[in-house]
Amino acid sequence: MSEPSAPAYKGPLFEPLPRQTAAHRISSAIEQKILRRALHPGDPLPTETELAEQFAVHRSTVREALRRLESAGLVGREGNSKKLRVTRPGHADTVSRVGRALALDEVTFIELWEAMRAVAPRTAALAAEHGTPADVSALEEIVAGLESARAADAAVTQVVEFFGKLAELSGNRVLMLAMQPVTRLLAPSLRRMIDRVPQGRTRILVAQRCIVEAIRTRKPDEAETWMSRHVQDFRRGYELADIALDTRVGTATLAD
Amino acid sequence: MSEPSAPAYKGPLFEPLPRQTAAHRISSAIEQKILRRALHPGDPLPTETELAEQFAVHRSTVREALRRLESAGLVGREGNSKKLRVTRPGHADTVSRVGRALALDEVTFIELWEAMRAVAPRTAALAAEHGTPADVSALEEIVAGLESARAADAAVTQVVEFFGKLAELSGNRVLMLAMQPVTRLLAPSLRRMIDRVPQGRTRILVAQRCIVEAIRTRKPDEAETWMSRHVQDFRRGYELADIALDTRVGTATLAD
DNA sequence: GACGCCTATATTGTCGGACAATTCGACGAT
DNA sequence: ATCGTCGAATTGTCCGACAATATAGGCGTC
Repeated sequence: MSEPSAPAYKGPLFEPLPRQTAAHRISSAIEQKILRRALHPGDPLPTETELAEQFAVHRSTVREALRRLESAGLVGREGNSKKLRVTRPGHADTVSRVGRALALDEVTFIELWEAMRAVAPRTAALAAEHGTPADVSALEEIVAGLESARAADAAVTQVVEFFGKLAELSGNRVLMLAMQPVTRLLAPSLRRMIDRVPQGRTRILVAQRCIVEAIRTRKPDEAETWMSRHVQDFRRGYELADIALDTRVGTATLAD
Repeated sequence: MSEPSAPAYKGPLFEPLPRQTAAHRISSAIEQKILRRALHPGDPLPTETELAEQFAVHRSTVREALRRLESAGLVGREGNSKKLRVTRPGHADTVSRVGRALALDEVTFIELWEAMRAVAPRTAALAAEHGTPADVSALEEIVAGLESARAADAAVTQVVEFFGKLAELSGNRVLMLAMQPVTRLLAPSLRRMIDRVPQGRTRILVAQRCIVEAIRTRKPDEAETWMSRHVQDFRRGYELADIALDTRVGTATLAD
C-alpha cells in the first residue's frame, strides 16, 4: 500500500471525551445501584445531607445529581412528602417523553400512520386473546362515550382513550408504550379530520364497535382485520379532509 | 339506598396537588420556550448568572433547573464547551431511555417478540420501498459482518445493527424509535439462543440475505414476508433453546 | 489579511454556611 | 385508637467565595 494516509476510520477519530463532574459521578453511582437492582422501587434514599457526607461533596452538588435522577424518573416523591424514593419511570412519563422527542423531530403524519398500521392490528388481536369481560365493558363504555360526545375535542379524546385501553388489554407493555405516543400525536390531525369529514365519525364508530365485538367473542383474527380497516380508514379520512400526508406534527399538544 | 357512603368516585378523591418549587417553574419556563419553538436547537442559552438575574433567583436554583433540562435532553453542550445550547433529544438518548423503562418494568421476552412481530415486517417493506443502492450495500456489509463474526457476541451485535439499519432505511423515525429499544433488549436472549442452537445462526443468515435481496430488487411484499418468517424463526429458536417465553429481560445490558 | 501564541476575563463546578417553611415523629389528651 | 401539639429533621432557597478552564481579545509573524 503506497497510500498510508487512507484513514481506516470513518468520522472523527476521537469523540470529545466527556468531562466527568462530581455531580455526574454521583448521579451515575445512584443510577447504577438502581439499574442493578441494589435499590428497589419504594426504597427511600438517604437524606441529602447524608448523601453529601457519604460522597464527601457539598449538599448542592448532591442536589444537582438528584435533580437529574428525578428528571430521569428514577427517583421521585409520592404525595408531597419530602423523602425521595426510588421509583420506576412511570408509563405516562415515558410516553410523554417519547412523544416530545418525536414531535421535536417533526415526524410527519404518514410516519405516525405507518406505525399505527404496523402496531394497532396486532394489538387488537392480542386484546382479543387476553381481554376479560370486565375489559370489554370498559371498552364499550369508551365507545359509548364517543357516540355521545358532542364536541369534536371530546370525540378525539375518546378515540385516543380507545386505543390506549386496547393497548392495555393486549397485556403487552411494549405495544402499549409504542401506541400511546403515536395516538397522542395523531390527535390534532384527527381533530381536523373530524371537523372536515362529517361521515368520519360514524365510520370510526362502526369500526370500533366491530373491534369490540370481535374482542368480546374472542376472535383475534377478526379483531385484527377490523383494526386494519379502521387504520386504513384513518388515512382515507385524512385524504378526504385534504390534509397533506407529510404534514409535520406540532408540539402544540405537548403543553404538559 | 340505605348506604349513603358509596363513593361515586374511584380511587382517591384528590390528587396531591404538586408544589411548584422555583427551580421547577424555571425549568418549565425554559422548556416551554423550547417546545414552542421560541428557542431553536443550537441556540445558546444565557449564562447561569444572567438567568439567575432574569428569574430573580439564586444561581444554585437556576443550576438545578438546568440539570433537569439537561437530563431531559433539551439542552446540552457540544464538545466540552461551557456554553449550554438548546438541543433536541437525540435518538440514542430516547432509545436508551425507553429501553431502560421497559427493562425496569421487567417486560417479558414474549412481549418484546410480539412487538417485533408487529413492527419488523412493515419496517422491512418500507425499507424496500425507500432503500437506495447505497443503503443496500450498507446492509450487505452488516450481513457479511454477521457471516464472518466468530464470537457469539459479535454476531449478536451485527444482528442488532441489521435491524437498526433496516429501521433507518424505512425512513420512518417512529418505527426506528420503536424497533431499536426492542432489539437491544432482545440481544441477551438472542445471545443465549445462538449459544444453544447452532443452526440458529445460519437460519438468521439465510433470512437476512433474502430480506436484503428483496430490498435490493425493491419488492416490499417479499421483504415483508421474509421478515415475518425471520421473526417467527426467532421464536422457534428460543423454544428450541428451551428459553421460557415469559423470561424477564434484565437490566444487565443497560450499563451505559 | 490569515495564522498562531499569550493574556485577561467570563463562566462553570464546587464549596462553606445560613435560614424560613414543611414535613416527620413522638407524645400526650380525648 | 384517633386527634392535636410541638420539637427535630429535611428541604428549598439564598448568600458569598474560589479554583479551573473555556472564550475572546490583542499582538506579533508570515
